[in-house]
Amino acid sequence: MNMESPPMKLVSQSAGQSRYGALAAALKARIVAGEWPPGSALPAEQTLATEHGVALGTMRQALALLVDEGLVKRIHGRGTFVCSGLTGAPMLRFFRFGDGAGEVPVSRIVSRQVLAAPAAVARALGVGPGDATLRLRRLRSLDDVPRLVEEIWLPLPLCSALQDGDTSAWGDLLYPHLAAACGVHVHRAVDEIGFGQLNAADAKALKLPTGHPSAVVRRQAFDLTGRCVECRTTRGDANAFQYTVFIT
Amino acid sequence: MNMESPPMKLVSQSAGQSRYGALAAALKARIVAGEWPPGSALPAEQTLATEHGVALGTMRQALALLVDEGLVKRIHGRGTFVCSGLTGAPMLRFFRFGDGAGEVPVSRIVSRQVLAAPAAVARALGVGPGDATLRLRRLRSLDDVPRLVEEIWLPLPLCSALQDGDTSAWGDLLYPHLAAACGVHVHRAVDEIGFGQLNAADAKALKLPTGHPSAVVRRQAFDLTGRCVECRTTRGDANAFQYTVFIT
DNA sequence: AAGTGGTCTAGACCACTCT
DNA sequence: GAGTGGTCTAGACCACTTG
Repeated sequence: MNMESPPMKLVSQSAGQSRYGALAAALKARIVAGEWPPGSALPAEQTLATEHGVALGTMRQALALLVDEGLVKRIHGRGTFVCSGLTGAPMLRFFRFGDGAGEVPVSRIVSRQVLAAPAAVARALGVGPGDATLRLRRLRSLDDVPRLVEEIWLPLPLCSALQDGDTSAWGDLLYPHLAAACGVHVHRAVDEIGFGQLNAADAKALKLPTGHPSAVVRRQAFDLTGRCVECRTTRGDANAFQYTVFIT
Repeated sequence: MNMESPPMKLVSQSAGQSRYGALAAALKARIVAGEWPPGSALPAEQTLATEHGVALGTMRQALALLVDEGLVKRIHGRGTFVCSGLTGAPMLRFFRFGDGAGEVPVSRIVSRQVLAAPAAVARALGVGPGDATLRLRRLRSLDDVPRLVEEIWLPLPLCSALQDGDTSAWGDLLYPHLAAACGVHVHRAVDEIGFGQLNAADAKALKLPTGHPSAVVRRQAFDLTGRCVECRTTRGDANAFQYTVFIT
C-alpha cells in the first residue's frame, strides 16, 4: 500500500505574515505566471485547501483577498475565475453630453503611426526613450457629434498585431480588441484629471474654437503583471465635464 | 437555581438574507439610534455573539460588513469603535498648489448670515424651501495666498450653535468644529466636480480676473442617519486642478 | 494577567449551476 | 445528482493592548 502523503504545495510564509496572506500571494504568483489564464477557472476551494494542507476557511480567506484585489471573481455554484480584464473603464463617465444614457460612443481611428517614444511617453510606458511605439489618434462621437479626441500610445513588440489591418473593424472599445488581437488584458488603470485649452487641431476635430477650455484625462493602463500596456490622453469640452467622488 | 436562558436579542431575518446580514443591520440600527455614540466602543465580539445566540464567526462576519460600510473601526487588542466621522475630506486633494505638501489651508470665515434656503439648497439639504439656514462664505489660503472660495449652507435648528460667537476660534477644519459645537458627525460625503468661470466677487477674492476658468466642487455631507448636514460649493483655479482616479 | 480582536481548524448543511 | 461556492458552528490558540 502506498502510504505516501499526497503531493502538497508548500508556501513560504515570511515572519509576521498570516498563512492566508502567504497563500494569496502564492496563488497570485501562479495567476500572474499564466498558470490559469484570464477567464479560466481555478480549482475548487476544497481542492486548493487540501493541496496546500490548510482548512477550508483559511483558503477562503486567501481567495477573498484575491477578490478584493480584483484578481479573481467567484460565482456561486460555478467556480472561481481569473478576471478577464476591464472592458472599457469608459471615458464617457467623466462627461455629461445631452442624452444622459450610458451608451458607448462611436470610435474612429483617424491616424496610426509607428513612432519613437517621446520621453514622457517612454516614462509612462516603462520603455526606453526612442523605443518603437504605436501612436493612435481616435475620435469618439455620440449621435454623429464628435465629443472626445484621444491620443493613444502602445508599446510595440507587444501590440504589433494592431499595426496593420482595417481599423474600422476594431469596434468601439479598445480593450476587448487588445485582448483578442494581442492577448493583452487590461487589469487596472489610473486616470489623472486636469484642465487645459484645446490646441488648433483638437479644437477643429471637436468643432470648438481654438483655446476652448477642455478637461484632460491622462491614463496609464496595466496588465496583470503590473506592466504598463497603454498610455493615453483624452480631451473633451470642459463645460461637459462632470465627475462624482464618494468619500467615506 | 435559575435555569432561565440568558436574555437574548432576537433579530428579524427576512427571507433570503443571511444571518450575519441581519445581525449587521440590527447593529447598524442600534448605532444610528445612538446606543453607541461615535468614538465609543461596542461590546466585545464574544459578548455580542452570545447575546444574539450565534457563533463567534457569524458575529465577526456581521462586524466585517459594518467595517466595510465605514460604520465601525476595529483595533486589535482594544476593541470595536463607532467611527467618529470624517475630519476633513480635504478639498485641497483636488488641487496642486506649488508646495506639494499636504498641509491644511488656513481658513477665514468672511461672511455668516441666516437666510431662507433657496430652492437648490433646500433640495440638497432635504429641508423645505425657505426654511432657515446658515450661510457661510469661507476663504482658504496657503502661505497667505488665497486659493479656494467656499459657500457653505448648514440646516438651522441643527447647527444653531454656529450662529454666534467668534468665528476666528473655529480652527481651519469645519467638521471637527461641527462635531464639537453641534454634535453633528459627518460620516459620508459626495463631491461633484465640474468646471466653470469665476464671477466678479469670487475672482476678486482669489485675485484672479473675472471669468477665469475655475474648478467647481459641489459637496453634500451626511451624518450616520443619512441626513444631509451640509451643502457646499468650492471654487479654485482650474489650472491648479488635478485629481487621480483608480480603476479596477 | 485580563481582555480584546486575529487566525485557524474540521467539520455540517445550504443554495446555486450545470448536465 | 454531482460539483461549486456561501453560511454557520464550536471550539483552539495567537497577537496586541492595557492596567
